[in-house]
Amino acid sequence: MTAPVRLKHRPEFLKVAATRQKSVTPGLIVQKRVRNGGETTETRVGFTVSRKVGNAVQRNRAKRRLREVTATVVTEHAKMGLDLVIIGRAGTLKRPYPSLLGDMKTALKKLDAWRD
RNA sequence: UCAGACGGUUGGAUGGCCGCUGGCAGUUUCGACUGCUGGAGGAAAGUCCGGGCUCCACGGAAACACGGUGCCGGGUAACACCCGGCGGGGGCGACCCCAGGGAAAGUGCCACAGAAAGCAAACCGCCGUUUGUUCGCAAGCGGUAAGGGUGAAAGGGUGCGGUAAGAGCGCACCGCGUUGCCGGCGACGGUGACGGCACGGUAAACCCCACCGGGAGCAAGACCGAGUAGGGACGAUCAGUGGCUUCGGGCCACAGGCGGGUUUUCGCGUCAUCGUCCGGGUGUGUCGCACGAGGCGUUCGGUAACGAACGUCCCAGAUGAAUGGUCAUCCAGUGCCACCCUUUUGGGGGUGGUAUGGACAGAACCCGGCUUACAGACCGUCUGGCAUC
Repeated sequence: MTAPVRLKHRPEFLKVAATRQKSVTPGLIVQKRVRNGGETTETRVGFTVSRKVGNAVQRNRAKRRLREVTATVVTEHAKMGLDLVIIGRAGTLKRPYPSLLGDMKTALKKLDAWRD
């Protein structure tokens, strides 16, 4: 289990959001964009946790939980060649960890990003 | 033992599984991998002061403007901070609080109420006198400021004497002012004499006085790279004076322009000047960047803040931003239920079960402070009350 390549720049995030393909679950929101590179390149992931979630401590904690969930689920079960943006919600902090894993799996399946 | 004051410490623990990042060592197919080791706070926060550091080429003096500070002495690199005092206010007390220079340099303001708000004045009164009188009193004139009333504040306060009634009119004490002496480095304190009291408040109103202060900030700034940076094009104006000269407008001097908020001056740097237009790396990496006014300990000096000497340690360094995620158990805490004990019986305590559940909060160049947030636990010193000996 290694962490996927990260999205780091604002234009990349905007491109993903522009596709309007997203899936909402109680613990998190996932946005998807199919990259022009094709099926062979690695899937990249970015995180967004806004100030609505809480102060700096709570935002960092939400981001860490999302990172952990992504490392286990996305690396194993996401299709290749995608850009994904994981958005934290207020529920990200309180939701039990197994449910959060389930949320991620559900979101990927809804977006047709799942592979076994 | 109860109530309280002040100061300090701490800010869940252990284990399993899986991770992130700095350093060192080794291996390497230069992608990385393995081992060892370090890895958030007392406020990392607010960004309110003071510095270091960096750039603006910018050093000294004076004046003005602007901003800040404001009892005294000390500490400090510095401060608006800290320590010790002084003065004033609060508390039985331990202690706590204070924007605490100048109101006889000048100007302004003092709402409402009140007769009157800064220069003395007199609404109801009080007293004397004249006139009238229905003998209750009324009006005029004069003397007062004790009493009433208004107000945040009404021209010293209390008491005695005094008087027609009163009044610093006289006296005593207190306050105030001037002044002498004594104590203290000083703020100031003590005490004596004189003055019958003049000088209301407000300077978080202008102002005056003393002292301090250039600006911007690590997105500072530097390096690398594809590519020159005092860049290029066009237009206008001006290319001054003197000297030297190898006759190239080359060199030197003077003048001039530009250069911290302004001016003057000394010094320094720089060089045609002005206007318009064009082009130029929102790039990643490296450095800055963590050995510092550094932490800890001992001794010495000091009431203390703090300082000195010696010893010892190396202690986060990310950049869409690491320092963790998850599970289990335990320890505090809290709610509910059951049982028991106690009696300040509306309370207090214990045992068991069950549920819940970790305060405020995340380094971003670095230090010294201030301010604000903070569940709970623990320690020390002191004060007042009760009980006991």
